[in-house]
Amino acid sequence: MNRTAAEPAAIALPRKASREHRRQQLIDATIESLARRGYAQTTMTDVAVTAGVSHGLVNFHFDTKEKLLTETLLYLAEEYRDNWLAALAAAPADPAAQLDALIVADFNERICTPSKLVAWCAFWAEAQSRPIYQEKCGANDLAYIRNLEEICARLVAAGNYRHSPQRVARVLRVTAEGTWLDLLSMIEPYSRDEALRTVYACAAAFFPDHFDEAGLRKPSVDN
Amino acid sequence: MNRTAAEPAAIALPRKASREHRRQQLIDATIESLARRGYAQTTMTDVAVTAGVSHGLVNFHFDTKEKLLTETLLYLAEEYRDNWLAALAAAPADPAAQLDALIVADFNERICTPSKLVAWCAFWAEAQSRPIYQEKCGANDLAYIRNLEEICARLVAAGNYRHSPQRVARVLRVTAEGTWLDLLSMIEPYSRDEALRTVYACAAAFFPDHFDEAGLRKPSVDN
Amino acid sequence: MNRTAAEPAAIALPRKASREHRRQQLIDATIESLARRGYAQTTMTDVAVTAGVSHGLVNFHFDTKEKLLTETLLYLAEEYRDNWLAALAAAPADPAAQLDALIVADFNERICTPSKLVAWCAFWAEAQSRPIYQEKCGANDLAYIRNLEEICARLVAAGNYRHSPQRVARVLRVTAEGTWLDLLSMIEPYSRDEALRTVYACAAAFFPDHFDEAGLRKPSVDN
Amino acid sequence: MNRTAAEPAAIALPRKASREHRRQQLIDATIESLARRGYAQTTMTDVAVTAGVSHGLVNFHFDTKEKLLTETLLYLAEEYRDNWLAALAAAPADPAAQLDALIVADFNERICTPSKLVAWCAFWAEAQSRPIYQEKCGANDLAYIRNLEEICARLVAAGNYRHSPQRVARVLRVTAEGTWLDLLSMIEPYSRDEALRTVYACAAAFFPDHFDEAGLRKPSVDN
DNA sequence: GATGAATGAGCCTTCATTCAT
DNA sequence: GATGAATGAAGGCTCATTCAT
Repeated sequence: MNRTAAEPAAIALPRKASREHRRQQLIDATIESLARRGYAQTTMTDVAVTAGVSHGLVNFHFDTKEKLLTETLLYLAEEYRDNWLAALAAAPADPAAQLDALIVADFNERICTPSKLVAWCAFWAEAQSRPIYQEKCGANDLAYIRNLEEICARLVAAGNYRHSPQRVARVLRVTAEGTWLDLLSMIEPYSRDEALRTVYACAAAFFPDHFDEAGLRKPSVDN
Repeated sequence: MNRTAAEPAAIALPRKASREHRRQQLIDATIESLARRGYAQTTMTDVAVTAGVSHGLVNFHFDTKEKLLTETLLYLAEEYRDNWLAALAAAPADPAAQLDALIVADFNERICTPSKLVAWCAFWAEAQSRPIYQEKCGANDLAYIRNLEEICARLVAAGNYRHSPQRVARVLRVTAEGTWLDLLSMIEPYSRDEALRTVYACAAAFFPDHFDEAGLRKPSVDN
Repeated sequence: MNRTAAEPAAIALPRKASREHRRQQLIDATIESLARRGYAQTTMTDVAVTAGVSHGLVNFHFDTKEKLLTETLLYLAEEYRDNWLAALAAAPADPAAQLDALIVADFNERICTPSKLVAWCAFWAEAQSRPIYQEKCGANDLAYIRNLEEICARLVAAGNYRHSPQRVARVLRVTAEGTWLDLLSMIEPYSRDEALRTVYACAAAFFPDHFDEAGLRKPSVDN
Repeated sequence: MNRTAAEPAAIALPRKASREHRRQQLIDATIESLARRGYAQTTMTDVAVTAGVSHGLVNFHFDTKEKLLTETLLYLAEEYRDNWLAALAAAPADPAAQLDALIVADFNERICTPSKLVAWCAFWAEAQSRPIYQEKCGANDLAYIRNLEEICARLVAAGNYRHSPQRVARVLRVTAEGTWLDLLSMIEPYSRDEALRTVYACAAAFFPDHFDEAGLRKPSVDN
């Protein structure tokens, strides 16, 4: 097994940690398998082989396939939420910087990997995972939307723009989502950097005083 | 949809027409099943039952499940292309009207149905359908992008805007795509009309002289 | 029925003859399909395609697959019996000439074709065809054996050989059968002529006064 | 193959040994099913039921039906070869004894069972199994033929016979094969003993100094 | 904890058979 | 006579799940 970084400490890790490590390993393998073979073709054996363990072990840790998939979806959702929450927390308080932080967060190299994009798409497409997602993560998304709308409202107010904050927020959000989709359906996908500039172009169109295609305008005056 | 030639005779459909009719019926049932149960859970029996025929007949007309799904994807792609081509052809020649036509076409009531949106998403997510799609429909999408870029370039030139036409085109495109995705992942999806206004808001941000959130500005200056 | 002689008269043939012609055509196609794809893989559609007719027609003429296969087996059996009966009738009355006639008959170019050899073997191997064969053709085979034994008895008596006629008859018979099998399982099958010489070698071993490896000795003295 | 190390412990067969045991059990069941129902009617479920296991297990061990049948054919071929090789090795060096050993080996009670005869015939008849057999076992058969020819050549030389060794060898070989076929197509099949005497009769016809219908002559002159 | 043999439900597919035209 | 759409039983195969070791 060459998943090595954690290995040296392996001995000292009590059972509980080892258990979490195994679970994460299997969730990672699930994401990879979803990306490589699609939802329909992802089998327990696949996941086990990808993770380099015996196929019985997957059931030992997740009981059923459904639970494995649900846990994987929740992991992605949680990672996504933690990511933008941390980005917001780390950014300055002014709305432009906060919006910038949200945009950049979406194209973070830990979040925006080809495998994870495909995995997300697989879950969106699968009828049975939508209600689960809504139930467990609907609140997250709502919080995200409220945050974004609030930020947009402050920017609109600050800049004397005439847009509806809700609608601007939605345009920015779907632009990011649509760009994700674009990244995985293009024959020759562009870079994360180019993706980022695409969303910035949208932000710049709405808030030309605060953004241009390169991102947040440096001599940001207001707030 | 150009499956109309035989319609006048409607009552006495001969075998040949009946054959095409059956195939279309089965493709429709496939889209419905994809939407209702997802890609992974869509079975041949499902499709057959939805279409109200025996499962053997599906194989009689499509040989394998894979071919049925491929034909369904191609049908959606063809319908989509025919839709925007027709919209462009019917619109006045000025770029704003052409852009308006493209935007409206995407939220056409024949194209933008819940079932078809989910079906598209299912195909995007499915690893094995992507290469097929690229091979058979990549050219369509490229043509769409070229058209949109050309229209944006003319608008940018006409309005003394400073945007990069390629990037504006991409923002508009991914906004429409992202809105589609939004329509199917929201708990309480908004109306097609609201979706349309969202994309118009984006167009208005880039081309305020030609668009507002209600759509194409009536007292269109140029042309 | 030799499929070519009848063609010119085709028009004049009443329905009855046409019917027989079709049936024979389908039986021929069945033999070919058995040889090409094996018993297990021979389908009604196969037979129809081989015969160049629609697949519904096979059922029209033979009702069920089982009947088609049975009729094919009976056809082969009848053709085989007619062949050796005719050979015996055409041969001189002395036992050596009669034995010679039987041997030659087995490697007749109409009987001993690759397709028919495989078809025979397919029927032998198929559990369900054995009882049918026994019931309908057991008598033929018994008659063949009795004839052969009688001929051998006369040759043994005439030549002062000390063999058991029954056993000689069986050796000659299984040698011919084994040679058939050999013809179809060899990588590079030998010619019908070489096959014939093999059986003659066996006959010569038992009846050196009457046979050599080239066949019946010409200056045959006795009878 | 290291499946032997564990043998001493026989009672507590570890997993590895159990695996081989299962495979053999399933191959035996396949032979039985081929004999009972024929190639075309042999189903995976049949084999599983015969072996007393679930049908899923057959696929677990052999992946596909095709592989199961191929492995079965190879097993029969290997068993057949091992049988005559062992017989030759155990027999005295003189050619008559060697020929006797080969003949007896063919009617060995482990090789010449009704089930196995039918199974062989099923494979001969099946178009798709012939190339597989040729590829994997053609060399075995060639070795058998070469051995037999060599033995016949030595007998011919020793006894001043005038036969062609190749042809004698072939007659003896097809006589044995034909007798096998006879054993399974006769209404009232004769005993293995009577089958043996039939082949001895053939050997006696060619080599009267060494064989009679009872087998190898005891006062063997040469060697 | 971990493995892998074993089970059985369910799916895709084939194909004999029927039947309207 | 002939065609080909339509049916449905049955088979091969996959795979989630269980369980003895």
